[in-house]
Amino acid sequence: MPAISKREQIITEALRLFYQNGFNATGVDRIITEAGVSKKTLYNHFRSKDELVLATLRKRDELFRNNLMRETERLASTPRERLLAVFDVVGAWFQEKGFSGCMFINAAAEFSDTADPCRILSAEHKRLVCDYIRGLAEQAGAKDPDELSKQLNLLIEGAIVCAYVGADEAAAERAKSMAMVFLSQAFC
Amino acid sequence: MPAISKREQIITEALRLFYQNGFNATGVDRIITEAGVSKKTLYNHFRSKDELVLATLRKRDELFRNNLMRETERLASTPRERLLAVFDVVGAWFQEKGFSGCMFINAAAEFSDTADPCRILSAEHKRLVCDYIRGLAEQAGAKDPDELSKQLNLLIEGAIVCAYVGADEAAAERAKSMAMVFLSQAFC
DNA sequence: ATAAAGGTACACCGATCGGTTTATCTTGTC
DNA sequence: GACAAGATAAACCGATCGGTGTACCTTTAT
Repeated sequence: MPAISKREQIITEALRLFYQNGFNATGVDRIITEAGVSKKTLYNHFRSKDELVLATLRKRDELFRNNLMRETERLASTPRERLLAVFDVVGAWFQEKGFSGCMFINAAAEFSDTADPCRILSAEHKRLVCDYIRGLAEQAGAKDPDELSKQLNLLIEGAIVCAYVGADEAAAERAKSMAMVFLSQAFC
Repeated sequence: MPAISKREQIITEALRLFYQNGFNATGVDRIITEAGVSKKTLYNHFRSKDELVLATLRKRDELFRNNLMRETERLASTPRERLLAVFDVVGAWFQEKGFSGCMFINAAAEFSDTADPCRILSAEHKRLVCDYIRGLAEQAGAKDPDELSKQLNLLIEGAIVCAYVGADEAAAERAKSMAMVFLSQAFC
């Protein structure tokens, strides 16, 4: 049993390639070459490319939300401050070298069938991020934590699109200042 | 010369297919079959599939913004009311049968190279929509029309993602009520 | 020592990809 | 009636797609 399993190697490399170059544009031959495994090994761990795509999206969800929570809690100590710190975390994400937008928005763009497992997982990811924010809003004692979390979530999505498609460097900062308005609203 | 040129037939059908099923997932064979033209004819009008993709995006930008402006101006008569009516127009768009998100966000998801003509055109489209809103803000006499337009634009992008990826039916309505806050702010 | 598990390399499969070629047919215009 | 323009269907191209089969090689547990 190797230190990192073949399965993890494949997922890690597929994640990078799918995120950077898209799902349909990335062939399995490219994945096995860059992961340094044989095709047989890939199909030994995953029934099909579709299943591999799903596995990478699950991994991405895990990594993304863990990082979001860790960084948010590192940057601020009170729940209310953390509701704003979220925007600093996504702002730092936008500045990352390989930033290619939100992988789940990208997945929704490529998999047009609403019933596709990838689409269901993407919607689930968005729900989980929103859930985290709602948790912070509850801890902060917001009047309507559910509504506040949905408002802040909408601002985050907007910032992602403005930053990625519109190449707007100020998107995260703008979303943050917009969030302040709803934050002060939510605490009278 | 036919009533509708072959070129327009191809663009119309390609637009539908690219929007519904994605760019990489739609082959030229499918396009010519559904457009009812020969492959020779397609390549007589377009040098490559890439060029056809660009032509469909240009068409989409034209159709989308024309519809946005027409409907916005139909729904409200004063510039300030129109700044809000924009959200009703996008809300109606979300309800359309074939709604598949924003074609330019989808294009940005599939074409990862920032220098790709499709990416440049997508950024341009977003800029032009924002420009229209800024024009309304100027007419309405907003204090800072540029900032207001960027705020409202961010809300629109957020609503699109929440509606498409998150399947949030209330996204447009929420974005509209959020917009009201910044509108009242912009007029002291 | 050996057998099972899991790895590798590589040939191979039919289907589809974007794109070209050829040969034929229709359609105005002069 | 002749001719050029532009259309058609269909064969064809090499490359790549997702996925399988075969034969060999390591590792590890019994």
